[in-house]
Amino acid sequence: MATPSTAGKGTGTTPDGDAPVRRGRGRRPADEVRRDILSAAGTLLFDEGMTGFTIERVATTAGVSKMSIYKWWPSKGALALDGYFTAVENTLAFPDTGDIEADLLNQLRAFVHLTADTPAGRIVTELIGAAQTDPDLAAAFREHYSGPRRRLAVDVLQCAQQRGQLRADVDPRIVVDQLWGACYHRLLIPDEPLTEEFVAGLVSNLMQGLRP
Amino acid sequence: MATPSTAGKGTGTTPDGDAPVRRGRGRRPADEVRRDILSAAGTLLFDEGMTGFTIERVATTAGVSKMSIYKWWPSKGALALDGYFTAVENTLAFPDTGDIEADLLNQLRAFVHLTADTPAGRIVTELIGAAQTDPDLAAAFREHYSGPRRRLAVDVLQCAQQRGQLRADVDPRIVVDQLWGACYHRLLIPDEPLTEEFVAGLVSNLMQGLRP
Amino acid sequence: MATPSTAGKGTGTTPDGDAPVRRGRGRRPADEVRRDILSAAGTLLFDEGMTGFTIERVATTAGVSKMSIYKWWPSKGALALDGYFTAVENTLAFPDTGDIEADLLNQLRAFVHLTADTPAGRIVTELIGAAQTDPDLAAAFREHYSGPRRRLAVDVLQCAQQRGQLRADVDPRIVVDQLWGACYHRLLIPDEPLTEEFVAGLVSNLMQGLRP
Amino acid sequence: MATPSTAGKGTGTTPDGDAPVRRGRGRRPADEVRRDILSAAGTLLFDEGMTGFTIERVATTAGVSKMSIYKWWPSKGALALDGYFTAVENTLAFPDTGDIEADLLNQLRAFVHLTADTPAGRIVTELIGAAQTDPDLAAAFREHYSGPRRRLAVDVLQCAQQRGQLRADVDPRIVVDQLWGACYHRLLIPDEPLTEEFVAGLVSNLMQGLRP
DNA sequence: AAATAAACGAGACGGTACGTCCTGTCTTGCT
DNA sequence: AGCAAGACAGGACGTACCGTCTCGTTTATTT
Repeated sequence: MATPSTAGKGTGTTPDGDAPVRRGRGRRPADEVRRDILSAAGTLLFDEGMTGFTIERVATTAGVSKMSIYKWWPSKGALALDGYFTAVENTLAFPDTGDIEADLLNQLRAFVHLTADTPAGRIVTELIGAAQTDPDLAAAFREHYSGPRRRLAVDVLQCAQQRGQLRADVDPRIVVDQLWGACYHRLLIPDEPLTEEFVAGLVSNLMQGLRP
Repeated sequence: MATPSTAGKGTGTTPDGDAPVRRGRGRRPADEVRRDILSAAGTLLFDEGMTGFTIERVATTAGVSKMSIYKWWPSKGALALDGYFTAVENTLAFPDTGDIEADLLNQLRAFVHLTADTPAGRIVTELIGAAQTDPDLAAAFREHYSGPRRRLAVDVLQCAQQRGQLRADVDPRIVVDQLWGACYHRLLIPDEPLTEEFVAGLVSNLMQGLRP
Repeated sequence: MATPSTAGKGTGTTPDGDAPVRRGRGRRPADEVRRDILSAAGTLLFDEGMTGFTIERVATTAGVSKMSIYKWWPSKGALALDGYFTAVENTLAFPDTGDIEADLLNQLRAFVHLTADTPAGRIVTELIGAAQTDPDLAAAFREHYSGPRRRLAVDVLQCAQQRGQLRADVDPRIVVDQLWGACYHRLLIPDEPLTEEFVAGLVSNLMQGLRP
Repeated sequence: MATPSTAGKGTGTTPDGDAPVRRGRGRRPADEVRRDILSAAGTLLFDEGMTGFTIERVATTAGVSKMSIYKWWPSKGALALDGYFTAVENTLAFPDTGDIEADLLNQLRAFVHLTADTPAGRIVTELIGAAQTDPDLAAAFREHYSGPRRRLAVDVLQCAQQRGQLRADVDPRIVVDQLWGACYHRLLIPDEPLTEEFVAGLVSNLMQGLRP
């Protein structure tokens, strides 16, 4: 299952018949190797989190040399992030129905669901945690994870702004921090739980303001 | 400066005149040991961050056995947090002048200053980062750092609420996430900078709402 | 037998009864560790020669950390030499019967026997080989192997010289090279075999001279 | 084609101007490749000895693929030996003047000079050392180095024997071990130095015998 | 005051992972 | 067709910490 493609190639020596897999030690197609690494990285990450996530173990379970990993990833955090993207289906959609309040609520509720019902939430917090001391992971995270998501939300907010649903002098980038930033806050420093009521309150507070 | 106290004690095993410190190996007062450990931990934490922060190095620079550290701290994260508290003067004040908007702004501006002009901001993000995979640190952080701070802010908000400066149906705990959580978001995932304009926008957005 | 001492302590978790050996990870008596290392090194050396002799494998089979080996031995060659001494009974006797020619012949025949009928000969050549690029091994070899053996032979030759059995102007150190050095030559560069006839010829040539 | 200058001494710095060596990847004349390899091997061997002598480094400095090396040499030792022969002018002469004692002394003195004043001695000991665990090197060494040299010496000794200068029942092969073998002994296991006095003693001891 | 118990520094211990290097095999792309 | 270039799996290297444990010393407490 790990390497179905090798069957087609044949590895040269013997079609099979007896030897188990017996991969030769020479060069392999680069993206076959990448695929094996990322698959192993994703599995290991979701099975054990960042604690048990080790370049050595990824190499072993992927049937890959450590060198091949160090060639392509600058740090174990960067590899873990790529493994995360491989493991999860990375939809990244933010539908704009015209009702900004409903759209925000839907999107935030989906986020709550993701963190509550899947291991993805814990993994992401561990990745953010590791990024604090791993500049390569931090850069990759901003470029491939947080950046695009932030941009998507900002776009939707700007559309709503142009439709006149939001005050013109509001900076949408700040709004993003007051919605998703608040959620990440509760994920990373769980003094309080991240619930549907919470995100409903987030939107309510922001939309109508706090003043009586 | 880091550990001037050792001079006073001296322990005087050998008058020497040559050897550097050379303390005897026998039992020492418990809190003298604790003090040395915390002092070394704080210094090391601020000098090198969590990357170079190692129980082994703390023990060496403190002139202390590793065992003495393991006796009192469950993990290196927990030790680092205590070292942080030792190194910074932990004022933790939230004056309530009666003008909630001005008070929030002041407090948030102080936070911005702290992260911009002192190493404390980076240290805290690294502690939060380490807490994602260190349950002992996470617990200690919530109990001694984030919990008290959150409580203080919630209290001030509740007072304002009782004074009628905030809507009665607003949950102050959520407001905290929309102010400080937004700030931590920008610290931990620096897609956007944490500035005075940003915190001004936070308060403005929340107080008057986003609707036109 | 290997760890009788652990019984007294109890290892904490389980009194015994079930767990196999379950050595704790803490400090062990230094010479117990040394003994395990040397035993494993000797066995590995005689089983596989210098080719398969690896610090990693010695550590694994000895149940010892690599650090413990690096602490005490400066190079893998030096460890191999100590392993050799542990594995072989290091008699090192050179009886002086008064008949120098017979004594030399006996000693050289024993050497031939050693190299022909035991693996010791091959091991020694590999050690000498490794010593060419391992200064630590070279020093240890001279100090603990070749030096003492050379001294012993020189002493016997000097005694014979004082008894008048050898010319007075002969340097016994050179004679040693012309007997044992010749043997090592055939061991290390086996163009010709090392046999009893050979060592007989060595003694004969030297004692009566080549001139007709 | 880009570097026809390699014919001279070695690739060196390349006058080129910018790119380091950067030859095209296409096919090249086989013995041009061999020449580059041997030149690089010899240089590397004399610069760093067997310790730094690596197939990888030879390939890199020769601007040659590793494959081309593995095609022609069975082991790095065998390559090193060929590199040695390329680097040194391999005279291999043993003039027979009719005075066997003088001839032996001259030849041995030349050997002493070679080991004392040139790096060749050290290199040869390292090659002999490596040969202890490298059968391909051992075979090549016997065939191309020690064998011919031994044969040459044996021939000269046999001539002297036929002239009646040596006892008829002496085996010249053994004499070789008692002269050159003794020298290699002092090279490989330097308990005692290899000097002119030493080789004079070798010849003297052997020719006139040890008995008073 | 002497004997005992507790805690200490020092640091070795078994382990795990690190990041680098080299081996010998194998693929790709240029010439 | 044959090479350079170099990626590949494997495995050893020597280092750094981890958390555990032993050793001999020194202080505090009990007798």
